[in-house]
Amino acid sequence: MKVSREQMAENRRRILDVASALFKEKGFEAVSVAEVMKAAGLTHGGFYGHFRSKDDLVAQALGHALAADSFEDGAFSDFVRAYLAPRHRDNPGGGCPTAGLAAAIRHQTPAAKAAMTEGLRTQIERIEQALPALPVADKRSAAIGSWAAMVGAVILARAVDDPQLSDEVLAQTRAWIDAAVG
Amino acid sequence: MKVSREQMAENRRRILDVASALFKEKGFEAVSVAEVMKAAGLTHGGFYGHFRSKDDLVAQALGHALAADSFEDGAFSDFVRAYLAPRHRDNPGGGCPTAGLAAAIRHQTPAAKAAMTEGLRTQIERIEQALPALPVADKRSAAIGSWAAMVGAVILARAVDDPQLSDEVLAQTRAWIDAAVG
DNA sequence: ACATTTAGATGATCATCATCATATTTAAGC
DNA sequence: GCTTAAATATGATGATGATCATCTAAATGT
Repeated sequence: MKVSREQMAENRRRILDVASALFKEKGFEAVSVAEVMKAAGLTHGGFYGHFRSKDDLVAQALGHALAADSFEDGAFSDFVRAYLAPRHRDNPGGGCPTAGLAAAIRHQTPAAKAAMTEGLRTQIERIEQALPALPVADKRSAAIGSWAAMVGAVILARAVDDPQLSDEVLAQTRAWIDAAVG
Repeated sequence: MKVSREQMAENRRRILDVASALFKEKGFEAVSVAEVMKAAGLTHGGFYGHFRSKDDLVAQALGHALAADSFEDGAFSDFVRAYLAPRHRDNPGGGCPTAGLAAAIRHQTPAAKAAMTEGLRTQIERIEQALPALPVADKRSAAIGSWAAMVGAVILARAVDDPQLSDEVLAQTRAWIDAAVG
């Protein structure tokens, strides 16, 4: 049954929303096309009317997620606090696509890699701007270094089965960044 | 055809070696049991004589890789230099299992998570010991923060398709750690 | 209103595995 | 040496999942 243009556009948007959440939550491989469509309230058949392939969906969902993902231009330290929080660690599906998916990009298509590259570039620029006044040369290093630490910390915190150690990874990384960036 | 006890033990060791390299290189899901066995010079049939399941192999290969992985107790800065080097970034199969696999642990069995937890604990301790003299409280924070940054940087550097940006992520993260830890 | 597209539904198909059953060979224990 | 148990090899089995073919009904343009 055909639906209106807007309905179709909304369906497409919902597929991308749902897909990026599922991918972040369970990983690219563990999510089937049928599962995505079902979560979007549709059946698997219509999928190839929207996307050329699952790889195509992966690349587009990643771009979608990275575009949506931005921190409000508040203080950098607030962003760090929220990012390195148990709430974020415990909510991969609703959380940062970089923390959830960056490591899996290696096994994806060039289009997906391009989306991640673009997302990383943007994020580094955002952090540079949010950073307190620093010598320009140090600013870039601080932006890249602290972003790497944040992403790494969330990945490690999620990989560990001891809640105490997991909390500590988040808290100590925050302390480490605060000490360096103020 | 039956083989000697030692031969069997060596086969098992080879399976674990080969499996951890393949897992690091291609990810857990993308490597089949048959592929591991073939790379170890065997056929798929004997697999279940060595391991209860593929999940069991995953957990044991991870423990194997994390146990083998240690940096010589040289200067911390040398370790950082080698870790954040293009050579390491470009060799996931032979590289650090944490950088290669930590993000995928979330989707694995409790046994695999336990192995990663143990590995992280050990690695943090190692870094604490290798760290230049620092106030004790700052030492732990520096060990955790710099390890998170190293792991995150390698993951990001591998996720990106622009060699220039990738190199910069490694170099700037190194500069950032050097500045903080000396 | 009517004809024509076309979004989405239903139901194959085909490949890829993990795992299991069975056969074969040979090391180990007597 | 002979017997027996065990390590691998060979060859199913069954499930899952990406993709495709076809059908249906509603939207769009006239």
